[in-house]
This record gives sequence, C-alpha cells and structure tokens, in this order.
Amino acid sequence: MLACMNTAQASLTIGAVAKRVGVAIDTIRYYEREGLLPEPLRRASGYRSYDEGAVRQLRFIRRAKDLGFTLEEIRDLLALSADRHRGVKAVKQRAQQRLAVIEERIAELTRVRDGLAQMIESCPGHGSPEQCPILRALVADESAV
Amino acid sequence: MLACMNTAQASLTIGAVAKRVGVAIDTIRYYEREGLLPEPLRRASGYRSYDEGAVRQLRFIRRAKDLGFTLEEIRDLLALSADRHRGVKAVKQRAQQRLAVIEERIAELTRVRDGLAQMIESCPGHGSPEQCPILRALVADESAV
DNA sequence: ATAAACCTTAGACCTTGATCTAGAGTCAAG
DNA sequence: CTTGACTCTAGATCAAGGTCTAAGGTTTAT
Repeated sequence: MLACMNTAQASLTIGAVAKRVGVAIDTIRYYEREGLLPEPLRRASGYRSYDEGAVRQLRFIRRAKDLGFTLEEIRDLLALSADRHRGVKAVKQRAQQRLAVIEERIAELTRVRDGLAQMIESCPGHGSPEQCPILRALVADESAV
Repeated sequence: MLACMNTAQASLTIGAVAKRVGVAIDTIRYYEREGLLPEPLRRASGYRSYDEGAVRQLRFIRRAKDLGFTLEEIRDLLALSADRHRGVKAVKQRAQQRLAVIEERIAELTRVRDGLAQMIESCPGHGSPEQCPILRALVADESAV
C-alpha cells in the first residue's frame, strides 16, 4: 500500500475493490457470476485478488448501468469491446439508441410537467372540487398525470 | 373516488376492460390487490363489474407507468383524487409535491443524457477501442478481453 | 495467540411488476 | 342443453438485480 505506484498487480481484496468503487461485495460476486467481470486470480487461500483493471471495469459497469443500460446490454458491450475493429461502431450505435430512449422519456416528462404546472397555476386552491383543474384532469380527463 | 354524475354504469367484465385498455386481465386484478384500482362492484355470480370510470382510471395508471412512475408513486398520485374531501387546497399541495418529484426526475435524466451525449459526440465510431471514450474507461489497460 | 475483521461457498431470500396454474363456477351461442 | 369462452380464488412462478445466511477458513492487529 505504500510505494506501490507500480502498474499491474495491486492485489486488492474484494472488500477493497468494493470500497473503492462504492459497491457491495455481493454485487461484485454477482457480476462475476453473471459474466460481467472476469474471474479474478486467487490467492493460495482462495481469496479473490484484483488489480486496477478490475476496478476500472467495475466502474465502467456501474457507469453504464447509471446511464440506463441493463446488465444484459452491458455484457453485450463488454463482448463487443473484444472485437477491436467493428466493436467501436456497434458500441456507439447502442449508445445512440440508449440516448434516443432517454431523450424521449425526457420529452414525455417535460410535457407532463408543463401540464401539471399549468394546472397548479390555474387552480385557485380553494372552492369546489368541480372547479379544480387538477381533479378534473385526474378523474375525468385523459390528458393528465 | 371516481363517483361522478357521469355516463351510465356500463357493467363491463374484466375481460372487456382489459381489451379496451390493452392490458392483461391478471394485471387488472393485480392493480386491485395493490390498491391502485378500487374494488369493483360484483355481479351475483361474483364477476367483477366495471364502468367507464374504471377504464379511465386504468388508462391513467398505464400512462403514468409508461412515463416511468412506479406503482407506489401512482398510488400516491391517485390519492390526489381521493383527497376531494380534504379540499382543493390539499389537492393543490399534493400536486405541487408531485411536480417537484417530476422536475427532479427530469433533472436526473438530463444529467444522464448529457453524459451519454458527450461520450457519443467524442467517439469517432470507428478505429481502435482506444479512441472510443465509451470503452476507454474499460480498456485503459491492455488486458481487455 | 487470540479476537476482530475479512473472505469462501452454496443457496435462500428480497422487491417490483407482473404472469401463470389449478380447480372450480358462469355465461352466451347454437 | 351442451360446449366453449369467460371468470373466480389462492397461491406459485418469473425476471432483473441484487442481498443475506450459514458454516466455515484466513489475516491482521493487539
């Protein structure tokens, strides 16, 4: 841990990796079972032994997951990275598909927000329920959320 | 909740409702169990008997779900319309809370979109994985699979 | 040298949001 | 009146993405 600035074999335990990436130990073993992380080296005792590359790969998985990829899709992305030439194109395409889905969702939510905001604005906040645009939209109209 | 002066009690079977809304029969019963749909009237035989209000409410649930709300959130959203007796004021407050949640969700998704869009933009879409920012986090070391 | 803290496995369990099954009753058309 | 489509219930099952347990073995710090 001291002067180990050196490249490859940091030999981290699973707990150390979990702590560094901010993920549960069980999750790391789960990803390994699911083929998202390669099987690591083992110490004589059987303990898993990770290096910086594993930390990077785990971070990649988490980032991809945060971007809305399913584990299945991430496994796919990782497999594609093996295809050193055509892989990049496919990865970019998939990212673009993801982006389109996310943008569509943002657009929908924005429409909903605007509708709701307008309802709130035009609701007096008192009086009879029949006059409340929020209730009218929720109960009777299709264009609410 | 949806007890209105509205159109006739059409007395639809669960299957008819399912067909009209485009949802499985099981899903309707599931929503009922989960408190998203009120318990419908029953025929003498025990068959559920729905009216147009139920159809509308079910459509509302599906739309909200499509927009990424959890069933829990939808139950909450529906509670807005149940608040009639506590007054328009309470309803408006709940709507405002909901608006804040939606805006937070939009902000989150926007952050995700920006991250993804930036990666895509700086990815050439061809060449070696080393040039692809989407993969670079993963392959920074040569030991990529 | 002993306790605390960590690691191993297989396998059970959790949450969400449904979907399916079995065994039974009901309804509508011919 | 019979047949096939429909509905009922309770409970099992699914899929994704983990999380936890039991019953150990290993390391490390005091």
